[in-house]
Amino acid sequence: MFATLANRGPSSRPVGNSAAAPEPVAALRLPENIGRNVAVERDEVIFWEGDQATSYYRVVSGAVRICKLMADGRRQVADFFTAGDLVVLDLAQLYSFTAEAVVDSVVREYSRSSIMNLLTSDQQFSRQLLAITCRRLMSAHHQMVTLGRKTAEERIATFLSGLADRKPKRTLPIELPSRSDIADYLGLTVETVSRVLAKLKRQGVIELPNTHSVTVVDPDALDLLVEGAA
Amino acid sequence: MFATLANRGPSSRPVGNSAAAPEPVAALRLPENIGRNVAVERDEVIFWEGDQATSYYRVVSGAVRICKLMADGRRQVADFFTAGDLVVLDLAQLYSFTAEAVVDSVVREYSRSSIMNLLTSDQQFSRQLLAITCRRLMSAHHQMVTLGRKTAEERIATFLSGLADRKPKRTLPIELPSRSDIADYLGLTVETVSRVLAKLKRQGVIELPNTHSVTVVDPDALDLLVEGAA
DNA sequence: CGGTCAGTTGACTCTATTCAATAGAAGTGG
DNA sequence: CCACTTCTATTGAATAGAGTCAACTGACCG
Repeated sequence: MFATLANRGPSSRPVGNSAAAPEPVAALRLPENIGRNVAVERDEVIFWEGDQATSYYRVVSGAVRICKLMADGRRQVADFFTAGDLVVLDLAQLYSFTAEAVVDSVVREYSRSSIMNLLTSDQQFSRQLLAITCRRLMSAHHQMVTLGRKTAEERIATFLSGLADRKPKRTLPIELPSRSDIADYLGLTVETVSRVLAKLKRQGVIELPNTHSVTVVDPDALDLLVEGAA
Repeated sequence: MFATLANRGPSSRPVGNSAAAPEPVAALRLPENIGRNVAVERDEVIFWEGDQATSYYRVVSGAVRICKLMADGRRQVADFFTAGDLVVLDLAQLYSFTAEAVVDSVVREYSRSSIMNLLTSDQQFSRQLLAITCRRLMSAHHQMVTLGRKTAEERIATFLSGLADRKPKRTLPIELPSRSDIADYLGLTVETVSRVLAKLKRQGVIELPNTHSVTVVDPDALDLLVEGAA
């Protein structure tokens, strides 16, 4: 009646780490003639969870965080977006999260309808958007491991390692968001973030030239901590 | 130089809960003539994280979980799929997670190329897949709040409440996966899951006719626990 | 009926949180 | 440019919530 799964052996099965296959996604192409640039200040809300999703946004410069709030104020930062990223993760009628500027930023605002039109008229765009959304979903799954199964030290190491990967060289200085953004992204408190960073510094894994930047002194040591080298 | 954000007041700003806007997504339509059915036993692996992504699967009957493993065996269940769901969350060359049957199930296997062909030839399919992927991403963000910011009791309540929502009536009996699947989905241990379920039972919120089913006796009480009514 | 596996319960431990005090940055205005 | 305020980050001590380890119970299966 039914076939059985061909036992093509799990040839490799590289458990762990694997932030994601490298495969870089081409930058999303959008027509130049639509949208308008909007300047937003640090911590300014771009849109609120639950509001009508009338516009979508692309980060031109700076950075944007998306977050969810609980009734009593607990906050979870779901993702960060930087220059080039399109904040369309959800095509529903209402925004499913709040978007805020991490630093003074410029975003390009597109009407919902212009994006929807592109989606039907431009195959290229539509495929790219799917690829990008899949990519975001993969990284969301990755983040679930961090939130659900990692210790504080492993979370911080994972976070720093991920930021370092975006640099051409892993030991280049990294810009950090505020301690509370880091904490709310990693499911920790600011105190714990502070303590773990201090510890990593003491161990000679990182340096903290100032509170908003890190340099990874020992990338190999950092990578060991990502999955726990207690 | 730049426009400012129109201060269309955050009219509502319904903080918290909001699993997701209701907006039901139409079931994904796929041609009948492609793919082949495959029977898989409970706990059988359908594909491994890291293997070449040669096929995609749709759940015909039963249930499938996708999970990620850490090197030392820690496991995070990222999502569950049930009848009708397509397990294509990621169009990369390699699977980014392991898929396993939760119970004896039937899945329909599609070659990667047949899905890719549909993606270019069938606008309808491609839009639907985007919508579904966005939906999954929304629920991933929702899960991040659970994993990053909720207590054990809140996690269990959130989980049960979500399952109850899928039923036509919230007090209908619910099928549960194993304690360890629940634990690995919620970032807890089996012991904690067991203890919290026992507590909810003692409080008269739920009943446990047997280990693999729950009935929600008091849905309102359960909903209060979702965001913490300590 | 015995054996295995899943789930439950208890006692203890430990990690991260909480609360509190201090130190340091950054911004404001004279 | 410096005093003053405010906000952010750090550090310490005590606490609590979930984890660990271990023993026990009950289902299921040959």
